[in-house]
Amino acid sequence: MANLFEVYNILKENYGQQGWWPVTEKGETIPSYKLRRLLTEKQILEVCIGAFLASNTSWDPNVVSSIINLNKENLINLEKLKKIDEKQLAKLIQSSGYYNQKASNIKLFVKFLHEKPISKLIKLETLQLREILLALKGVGPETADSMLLYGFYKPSFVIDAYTKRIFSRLGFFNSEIEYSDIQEMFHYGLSKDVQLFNEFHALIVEHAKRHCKKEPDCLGCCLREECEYTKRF
DNA sequence: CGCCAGGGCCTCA
DNA sequence: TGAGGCCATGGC
Repeated sequence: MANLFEVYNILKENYGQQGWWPVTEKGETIPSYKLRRLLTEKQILEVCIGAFLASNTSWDPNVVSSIINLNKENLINLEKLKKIDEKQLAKLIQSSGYYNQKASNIKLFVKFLHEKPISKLIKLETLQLREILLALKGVGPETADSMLLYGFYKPSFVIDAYTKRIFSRLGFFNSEIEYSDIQEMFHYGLSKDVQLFNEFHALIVEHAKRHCKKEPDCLGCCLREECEYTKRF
């Protein structure tokens, strides 16, 4: 069986650079690898809001449409988010689903940022910041890690249903494994490199969508040779 | 029409 | 701590 880095290289060879996280500025999306600097506070805020919106929801078009709505109203802004009525916010993010919960969670998040501004949060150690984010309503491990990695540029590997599916099929672990155990495996198996974590997770999502679906489409899968699951076919 | 998507919270045992 | 119900949209 291949090791993690070999899997990464195979995926990268096949799908190319992904350039997550899309940060929309005036309706455009900017691949983060082109920025070559830390995100601005506004961009970090947008990534965090996107992380709330993305939970159990299709990024495209559900979340994208919501973020465009927010940008149109110049709502990626703490003061404006603080002022906007929760019901109004819910309407703007309706396309993301669970909009009442998400609007409430985002409002609480904005309130939280008023006490602990992004400029201070970004200076914290990864694990310390992770604990703080996890204490927020609506922020579970995946959402926290998405914010850490794609917003704050902290090396915290994002584990999602796709990661669990792909790597259990490859034979790295069985599908009952916990989030923290999977993450530990990635943290020990790879160098703690933000750009590597960023690309790897994005490649995992791409691969899951193209081939490693719930009902796997193994024809043309670049990991066919490495995969235990494929052998059943 | 049912299933799925870049989950997480709450409740109950 | 684990299972189950709930939140809700849009694409296929």
